[in-house]
Amino acid sequence: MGKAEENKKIKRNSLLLQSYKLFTTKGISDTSISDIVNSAGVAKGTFYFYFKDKQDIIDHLIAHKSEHLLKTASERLRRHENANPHLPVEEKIIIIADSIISDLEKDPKLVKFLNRNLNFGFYVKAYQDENLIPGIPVKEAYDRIISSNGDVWKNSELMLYTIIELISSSVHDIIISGTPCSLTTYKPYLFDSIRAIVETFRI
Amino acid sequence: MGKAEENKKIKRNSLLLQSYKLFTTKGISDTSISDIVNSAGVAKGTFYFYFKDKQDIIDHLIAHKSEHLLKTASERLRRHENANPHLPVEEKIIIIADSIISDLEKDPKLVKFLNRNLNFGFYVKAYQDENLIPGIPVKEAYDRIISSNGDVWKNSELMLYTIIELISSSVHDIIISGTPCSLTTYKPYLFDSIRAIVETFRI
Amino acid sequence: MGKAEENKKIKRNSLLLQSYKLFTTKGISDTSISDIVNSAGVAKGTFYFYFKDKQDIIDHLIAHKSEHLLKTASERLRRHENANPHLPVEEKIIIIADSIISDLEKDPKLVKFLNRNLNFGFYVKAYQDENLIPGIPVKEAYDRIISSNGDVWKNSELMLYTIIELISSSVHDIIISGTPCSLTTYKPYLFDSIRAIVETFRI
Amino acid sequence: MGKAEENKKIKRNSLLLQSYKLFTTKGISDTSISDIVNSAGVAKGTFYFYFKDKQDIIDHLIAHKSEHLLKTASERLRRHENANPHLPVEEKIIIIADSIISDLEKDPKLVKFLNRNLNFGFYVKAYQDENLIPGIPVKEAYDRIISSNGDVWKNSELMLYTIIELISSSVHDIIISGTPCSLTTYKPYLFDSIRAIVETFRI
DNA sequence: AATGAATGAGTATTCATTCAT
DNA sequence: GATGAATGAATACTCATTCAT
Repeated sequence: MGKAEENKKIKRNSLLLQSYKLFTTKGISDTSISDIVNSAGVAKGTFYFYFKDKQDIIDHLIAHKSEHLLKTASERLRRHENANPHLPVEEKIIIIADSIISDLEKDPKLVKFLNRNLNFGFYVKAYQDENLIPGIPVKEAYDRIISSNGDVWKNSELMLYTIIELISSSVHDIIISGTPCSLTTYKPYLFDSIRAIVETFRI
Repeated sequence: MGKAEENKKIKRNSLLLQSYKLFTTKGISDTSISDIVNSAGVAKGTFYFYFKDKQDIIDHLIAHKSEHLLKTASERLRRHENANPHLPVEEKIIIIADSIISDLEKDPKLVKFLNRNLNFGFYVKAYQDENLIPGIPVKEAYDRIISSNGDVWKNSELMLYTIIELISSSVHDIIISGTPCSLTTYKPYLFDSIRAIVETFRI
Repeated sequence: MGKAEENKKIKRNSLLLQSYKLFTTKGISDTSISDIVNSAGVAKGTFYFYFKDKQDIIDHLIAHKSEHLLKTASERLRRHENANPHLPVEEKIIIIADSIISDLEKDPKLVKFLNRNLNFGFYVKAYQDENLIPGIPVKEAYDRIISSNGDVWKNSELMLYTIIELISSSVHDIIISGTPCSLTTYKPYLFDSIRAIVETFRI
Repeated sequence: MGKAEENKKIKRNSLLLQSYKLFTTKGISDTSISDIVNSAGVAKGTFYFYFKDKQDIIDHLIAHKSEHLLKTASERLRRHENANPHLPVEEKIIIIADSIISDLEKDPKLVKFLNRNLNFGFYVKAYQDENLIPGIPVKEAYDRIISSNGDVWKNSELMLYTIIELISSSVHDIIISGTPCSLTTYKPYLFDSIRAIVETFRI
């Protein structure tokens, strides 16, 4: 990488880092492009050289943050699978969910930022577009999980949809509002519900 | 009602009606107070005479629209109960869900407007505050439904939370994005999931 | 006084009382006519029946408050004169100044309200117009004081002007800002300055 | 200075000049930011690029105008001191006062604009903050003047306070209202009063 | 004498975006 | 690649005043 190209990376990364800081502390709509370039120490025009507009930098941040969550979850699942080669599908799903939920619980600012963006729609994009989250073949991973034990499903896509919608919605509201109970209290009920949902989709 | 008071109602209703039209066609943030008063044919100050600010008129619209959905659902449940006095709890819940979902399906603009406002948080407010939705004693209704057949529950509040979060999130995304399938296709899976969730909460 | 006329007085007095409360707590420009009529418990139109506009009610309040300050000062001077029939002119002036300053010191809100209105311009109006402050013949009182001991003056009007401007300006700033010292500390210097000024005007 | 930087100065100066013109003809509160940018021939946003808000441009104008008054007064005093090395303190003070008063008399609009801002509070700020009025070390100048002849004072700060309050208040009212006499008529009395005040503070 | 609904002109301020340098 | 001065449309909200009842 040449020195110029390196410098370019530095400015871009500074914009990403500072905008994330501002979005999570002041809120997205209360953060202006001016705020971002001031924090990043670059000129206004520079922002528009690297990103189309505010939504563009937001999309990049979402992809980047989600990638991290999924990679961690994926690694944790692999470790569980190594220790226990015959995990039922529902337990694998719960391991992934638990990984993501635990990471989010430690970082409420990230929850607030991802807001409602971390829903099924996002996974569909990731599912279809292998380049959205580089290095994470979401489709293959999911297909591998649900067919690992020779199970057959009524509608595996709608099963995933149902589970993701339930998790994303309930966990988001609990972390953001703190009601109707703590995440620790809710988790057993949530995981039991997931197991029950998986069961209804099994043929 | 005197002529003045009648006139007053007319202006207020005109503001509510026109703002709803604009919110659902142009979007909330793309609708300015100026747009609203122009459509309603009143002066700017008049808006602020009847409503505190933009959020205030939005809140009134949400409450009004939700009230209608719940009233209709409540009536439909009553008719079912009359025809079949021994309905299981899960079927009662599904009747209510089905009523609301069907109404929303006919009115995607309403879904878009209610956005994520029609979630558990809203029902909690309605649950606690009898005056939020006048004439709908949400708490009593829910308590009556879940205890109607002598059932006992692990945690009835978290059961309601889980069901509402699942329904609101999945139905919202399907109606808004049309993916991953139609509401008609999804309903059976959704209702089976609800039945399974209720079962996990039964002692 | 008939019952109707009594009622009229009540509303008017309520407007005066509440507007003074609001002016001194929220500040004049931050107090709207709406605030006043809400506090007074009357309709907006009623305000405009009793007062021309905001400035009109402010003028009435200034006159009323000043009248009280001057009446008290006048009575105190009379008591001193009774006890000591041969008071020099400068001491009489200082007695009046001290009375007003002491009253103002106890009521900083009044100082803030009177702001810069309690200056020479106001006394000139009172001096010329016997009806501005009913019952206080300012001109006669001043003429009586300065000629009481057979003194003759270079220019008695400019003497009064100089003294009033010095007192009103310095006392206002000290009470409002608390700088450069307390009123107690400043008084001896102020009174010595007044004595010195009077001396320069004596022929 | 580059062309861009020059252009920048031009816009800023245009805003300062035009806002001063408008403030002194229409009054401060009757001059809107729109008025200012229209007169200056720049866009609205440009105003907020150079100044924080209306008060900010007012503060800049006050500092700028005061600086000019003080610089002129300072130069005149120096000339007098050169001609007469043993001027008494009171005469030095009167020379400064006379300089400022004469300048203000020629420019009643400036008096109206400076309003009550040119009082002791302002000089205290300038006294403490050497950067408020660049190039005018107010504190040093005053200290030099009052100690030049080996005089000792009861309280030199309160002496300055008393004199400034008297001058600013009386001169302001005469220039603005024209009463109770002309400035020419008043000056001898004012200067005699100042001399008398200085005398009372001398130990 | 009193009401209070209705007015609408008016104001400060923000901010994404551009483009000449 | 980078700058940052300049833009100007857009917006929410206020409030003194009126007048039909």
